[in-house]
Amino acid sequence: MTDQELTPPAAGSSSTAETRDAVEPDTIDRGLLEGLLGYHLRRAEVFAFQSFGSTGPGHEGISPGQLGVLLMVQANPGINQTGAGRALGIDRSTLVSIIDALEDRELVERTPSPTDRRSHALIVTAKGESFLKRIRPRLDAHEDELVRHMTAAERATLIDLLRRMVSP
Amino acid sequence: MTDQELTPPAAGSSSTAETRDAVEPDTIDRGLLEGLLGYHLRRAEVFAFQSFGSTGPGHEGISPGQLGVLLMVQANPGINQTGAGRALGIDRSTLVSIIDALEDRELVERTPSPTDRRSHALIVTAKGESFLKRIRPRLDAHEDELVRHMTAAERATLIDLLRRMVSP
DNA sequence: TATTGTTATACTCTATAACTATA
DNA sequence: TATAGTTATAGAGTATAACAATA
Repeated sequence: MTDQELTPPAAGSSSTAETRDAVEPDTIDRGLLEGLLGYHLRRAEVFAFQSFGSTGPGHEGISPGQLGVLLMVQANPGINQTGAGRALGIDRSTLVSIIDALEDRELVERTPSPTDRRSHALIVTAKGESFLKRIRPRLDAHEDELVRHMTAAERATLIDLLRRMVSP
Repeated sequence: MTDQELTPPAAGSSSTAETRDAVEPDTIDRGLLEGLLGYHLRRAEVFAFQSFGSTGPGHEGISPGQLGVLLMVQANPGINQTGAGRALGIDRSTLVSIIDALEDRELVERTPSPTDRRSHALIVTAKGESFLKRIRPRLDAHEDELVRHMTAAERATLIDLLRRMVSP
């Protein structure tokens, strides 16, 4: 299976290629990279990140990580920081500055937990809710841009495969 | 299309949920996130990055970005920095420190271009070639880990969809 | 004028280790 | 003892703007 997976496609490997004076864009050989899932994943992520900043919600001064936390808190009002981090797959230390930024903009609030004085119950403020409503068109446009070359079925397949990659 | 794409799946939206004292892992609702391609893409990328460091070539002290450049130069001996950056989709300024690191380890060498004194002709050294041979099993293991829940056909589909996302 | 490589700077993202307060 | 939040630190990724040397 391994061998099959890592065999580069059509392009033709040039492991025996000689040094050229110049390599024109059209004659670029991606070699092993072309067959590496990790490589394509990274490129897609970079593309999505840039789309988020131009077409997407980044226009409103929010980062992907901040939006993720905001949506997570919206769906789970009263969740604490450790819980949100676990659900998002990120360390609780990473969340601190994200929530700091969201709280500075008054989109999220740290309220005292009624049951555990160590933790904060996170909630989306009214301002946060209207912010989410306002950026929704940009979020939609961003998602549309990512799938501009795919059918709805292909988009669903892609999400399914990505989810399986992460699942235990 | 937009509406369809962003409709969250089964789980059931809790936009009307009331604040809870605690939110247990099992009762987490990912809300809108569950249907966002950008979200799943980011999680998959984080997973792949961590797999690269544990199972994968990261064990040999190389980063994903460095390996990408190394493989690109291997496939295109004599390519210059701007060309490599363009092929990899990253800015030429970003490449400088990556190539610095590879050159420090003597895996890649900046040789003078015979045709343009502004540019460097990049080549993989003998040490670089043997390094690539040596890490190959780890690279294979890493790729295998990413697709551990997929068939070979699904893996090919995933790569195809990711490539289409990035393509113009 | 335009391009190559470089530097400085800045902004994402992520984590680990150690600390305080509380359970 | 263990957990929640925080801080300090570090390292991965990315880009833009400006400069010197060269085309």
